[in-house]
Amino acid sequence: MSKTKLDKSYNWDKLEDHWYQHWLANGYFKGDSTSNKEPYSIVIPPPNVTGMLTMGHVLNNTIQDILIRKARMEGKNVCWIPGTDHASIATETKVVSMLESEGIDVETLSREEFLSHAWQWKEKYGGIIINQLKKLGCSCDWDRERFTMDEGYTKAVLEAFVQLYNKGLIYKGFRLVNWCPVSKSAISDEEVIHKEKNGKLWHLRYPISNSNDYLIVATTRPETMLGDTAVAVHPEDERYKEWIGKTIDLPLVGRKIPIIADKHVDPEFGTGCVKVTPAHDPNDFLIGERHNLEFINIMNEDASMNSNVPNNYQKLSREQAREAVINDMKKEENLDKIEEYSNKIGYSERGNVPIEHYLSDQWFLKMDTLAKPALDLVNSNKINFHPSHWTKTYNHWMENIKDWCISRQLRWGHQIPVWYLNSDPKQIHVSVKGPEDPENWTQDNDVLDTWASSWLWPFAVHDWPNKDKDLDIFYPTNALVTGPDIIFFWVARMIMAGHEFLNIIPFKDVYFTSILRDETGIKFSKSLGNSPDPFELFKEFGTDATRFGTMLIAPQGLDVLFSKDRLDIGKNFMNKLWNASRFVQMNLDQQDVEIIKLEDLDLDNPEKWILHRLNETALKVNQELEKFRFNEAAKAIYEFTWSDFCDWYIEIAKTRFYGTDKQKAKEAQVVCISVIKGILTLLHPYAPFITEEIWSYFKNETDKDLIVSSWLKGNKSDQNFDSNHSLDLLKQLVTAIRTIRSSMNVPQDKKANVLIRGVGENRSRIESFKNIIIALGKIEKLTLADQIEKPLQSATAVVQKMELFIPLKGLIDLDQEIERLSKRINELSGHLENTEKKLANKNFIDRAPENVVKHENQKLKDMTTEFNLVKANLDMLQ
RNA sequence: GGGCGUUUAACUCAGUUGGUCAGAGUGCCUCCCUUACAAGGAGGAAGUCGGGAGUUCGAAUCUCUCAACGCCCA
Repeated sequence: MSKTKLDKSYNWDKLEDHWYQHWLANGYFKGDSTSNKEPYSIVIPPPNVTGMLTMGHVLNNTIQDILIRKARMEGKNVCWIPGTDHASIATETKVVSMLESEGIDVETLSREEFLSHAWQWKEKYGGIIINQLKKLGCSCDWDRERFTMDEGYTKAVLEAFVQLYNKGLIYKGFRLVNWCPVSKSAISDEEVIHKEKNGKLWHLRYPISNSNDYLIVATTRPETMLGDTAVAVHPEDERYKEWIGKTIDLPLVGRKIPIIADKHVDPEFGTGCVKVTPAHDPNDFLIGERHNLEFINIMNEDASMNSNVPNNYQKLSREQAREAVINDMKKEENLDKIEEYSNKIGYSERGNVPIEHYLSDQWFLKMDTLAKPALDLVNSNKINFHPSHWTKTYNHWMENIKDWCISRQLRWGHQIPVWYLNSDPKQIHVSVKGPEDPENWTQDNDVLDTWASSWLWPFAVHDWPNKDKDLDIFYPTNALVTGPDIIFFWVARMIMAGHEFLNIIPFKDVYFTSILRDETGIKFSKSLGNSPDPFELFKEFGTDATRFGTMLIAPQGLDVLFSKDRLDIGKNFMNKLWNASRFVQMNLDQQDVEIIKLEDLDLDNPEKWILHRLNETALKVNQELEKFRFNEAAKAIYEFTWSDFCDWYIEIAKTRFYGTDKQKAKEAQVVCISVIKGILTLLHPYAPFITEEIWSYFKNETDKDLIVSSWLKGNKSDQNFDSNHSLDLLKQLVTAIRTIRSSMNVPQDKKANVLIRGVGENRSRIESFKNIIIALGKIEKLTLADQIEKPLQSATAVVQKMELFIPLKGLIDLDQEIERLSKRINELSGHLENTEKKLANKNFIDRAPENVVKHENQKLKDMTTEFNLVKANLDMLQ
């Protein structure tokens, strides 16, 4: 034993940093690119470089650390590659507002000046989340930390662009895109969040040229009428047939616009007439193309009205323009009516304002050819999703995939590697290095979508496109752990990238974590401020308790309803483990326990049993972790430690420690040490700090640190069910005695006599643990007999067809006893009735498997015996 | 509108190929500060497994249907 005594309670504050530094100093986290051992690798989902640790990160990264630490203990060549991404829009938004608050006009800055501010920002805030992950205990290989805008990574991103361009998969197009007026950039479909909003449906009168008639169009966006270039009706709509081919005098604008027929118009919606604004609505865009309409862009980049609208609306924001248009239409008596209307509006994920559909020049990536093989990889189980039902969501998206708009009108990011010849901009140059005569070229202003860099993450963290040893050993990775909310953004695209660039899957398993919500089911979010600060939790409960508790309460495939109170279970468990260890350690004979080997001992049933249960627990933990069922594995460790080890075995061990048989005392000590080491081993991936600390008190001189000690696999052929039956009997007897004592209010310090009648073949078994029953049941004298008179005034119970009598002269409460026995009688008769009914059914006898019938027969027999015994005792009372 | 998921004790959840008297933690009730732990120990109460129908000898589990809630996509 390397240290003397455990403190009275576990003080995590002091110990967590100590152990983390110790592990770092010993280089335990490092992957080895020269090793021949089986590799096990994970790439971290890179958090935003300027982000802060949230409970979502805690959940996600604890899971990865569990996988990694287990693999390390299994002796694999482990490498968990950490890093951050540059989060183009989020970071640029923050930098812009920082600069504006300093009074700097961002528009006046050159690209280089702006980027220099951005890098300063990154240097200042970029390390925070990495340090926070270290506090959480993540055993990442920090030497391999990557940032998506590092030089090497940037090369990989540009290389990918060039390869795809050369294959004809990337093209530039003047198209309607999702436009965020806050960041003044295009965004992808996935960055648009649809929200149900209560709005209005305005019915506008559009006068028909040279006539007193008018058509009524219904719209949710009246201000866009300034860009209308047609009115459309369904060709078969009898109400409007006569007007097709005529024109409208567009109010407020004065433009003559045609009335056209298009079968995509829904005659049921509104009035059946729709205004057509091809430059601002995706459906109208298509109508515009089909009918060769004019595309009038009426907005500036910030969604204010531009010079294509009448003077009095120019420069108005879209909200102001709406108000003005409504007022003016009303004045002209062209506002027919207003209806309440609820519809879904697309919001920019980052800007948190409604997006615009905006015509602009953008770069797109063709997706259909990339999607096809990625779809097959998942559906042929080369890549497995856990829980598997996410496959359906994945399939649905992949089967309906649209081209990906990858350009962003931002500066923080990877500038698109395309150059335009100054003298003839139609000539372009596409390469990683750029043209050889850069003075004659101008580079594209846009940067790439951040996801167009992070989709390369599993291999671009290495030296790709160079094929180095790291790539060879640590790619593909073994597992990916991430939230289901980025299944499209990231997971699907990584699969496509892995296949496209390396023709190898990026990972074998994808584990989708729970989404964290508060007690009332509301999703944790920064804007609501309902997410607890992980560091306060670490402080209050300890990091281990936070990790373990979180894993315990997170169900698989469902959201977690998280609350601080639910972490008590983790904290209490750590306390229990600590104290159990402390107790065992207090009772060790320092000198010779270490020398005794478990294998050399001829153990009694309780010792055999606890070792059997440890083995069973190890098997269960392995089996559950294999299936990514982290909560079930945690539960198995919890139950074994608390119920089997602390509640039963340690109590039994006390009879050994304080008994007269020195040999048995030593055996119990050896067994306790062995069990505790087993628990620490299984628990280490969940709770690394406390387990390493306790380990340091119990380890031999030859033992390594726990983090690199051997994992416990469990052994299927090494089970001892006989000891299990034996302990079942022991536990049932003790519990029966305790129940009687409790229901009769027998004081703690009052020892009782117990008689067991009808012991029969159980005699030797009971004899073997008689002293344990006496201790645990607080018994004065235990008598075993086959035939004996029931003592007067005694309480009774039936255990495995034996009758227990506890004489309680003066203490016995007859009503209490009658109630207790009657309750059991009722239970038994209910079950007996069911069983009899089953066995009376000829079909059951004929068709149910033999063992099931046999079991029911046995059940009937046993329950009948118990029923008769309980009944006889009850009858004597009444 | 399409898809996915959930519904088991007061609460949060397990329940694996249909077959033990349906489990755990928290909370609740009773007793106990017993020398590891009151962040603890012992005992107890608490469930027509969302409703209905079907398949089956047998359904919490499989099928259909209805309902409620949540999420994703359009």
